[in-house]
Amino acid sequence: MSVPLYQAKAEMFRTLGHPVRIRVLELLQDGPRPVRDLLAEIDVEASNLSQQLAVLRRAGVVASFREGALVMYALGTPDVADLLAAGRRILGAVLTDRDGLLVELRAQE
Amino acid sequence: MSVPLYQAKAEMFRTLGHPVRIRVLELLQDGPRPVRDLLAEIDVEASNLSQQLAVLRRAGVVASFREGALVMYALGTPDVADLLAAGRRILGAVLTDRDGLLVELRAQE
DNA sequence: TCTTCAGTTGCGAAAATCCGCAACTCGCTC
DNA sequence: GAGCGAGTTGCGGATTTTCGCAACTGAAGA
Repeated sequence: MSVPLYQAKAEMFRTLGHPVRIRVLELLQDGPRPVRDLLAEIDVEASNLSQQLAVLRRAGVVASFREGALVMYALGTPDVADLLAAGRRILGAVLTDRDGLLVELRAQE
Repeated sequence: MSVPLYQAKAEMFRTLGHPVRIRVLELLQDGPRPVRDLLAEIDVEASNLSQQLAVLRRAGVVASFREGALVMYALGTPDVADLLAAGRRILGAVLTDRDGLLVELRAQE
């Protein structure tokens, strides 16, 4: 058995386990966006964002392509949105109320 | 904003981002189990398993309780199963066929 | 009580992540 | 073709994870 299945799953989840990467995915839910935009909304160094995008790209979670002078990013598959939604649901179930995050969560759903 | 929401989400995903922890959760999908059983099926040192269980416990993903001489573990919420299922789906979408994992995946669904 | 079995915790070393700085590549425009 | 704006890559250093060993706690039996 090459690369056990449960290890592949673990890598998939670990790929999402970073604040910047989560934000990127949430932004991409609304459709493709140029790095430019992501950078404007996320407040992180350009090189840092680029590295996080590379992680997502290597995992196949997002895809990138050029459009004129800009580089665009998009979700690799719409299923990603489902995963994020499932994550939100668990968070709701898990933090009964650790310091008010619940409110924010509800507002976003 | 205390602990931004996207950071909480990232931590949630990172919690699942470990082969042993994934296996534990998959085993717990079928109902509560004693550490004893998990240890028998996972092939990892007892202390290591205990540490991974602690990670899941701290995140609220699983809960533990004693039953006689044994310590039992169970999913903190059934929603966890949904998350795992969503992960499986993405994996299917993402690895078009990186070395045959797809077959295993299909068999398990 | 003294053991023993079931798990957990502490600790330290090895490995992996994270992140800023600097250098580089690639289109585009002048 | 020189310069520029948009991103990426390389490189360390700091931080975080991971994991085995050894010591410890707690319940149940002898």
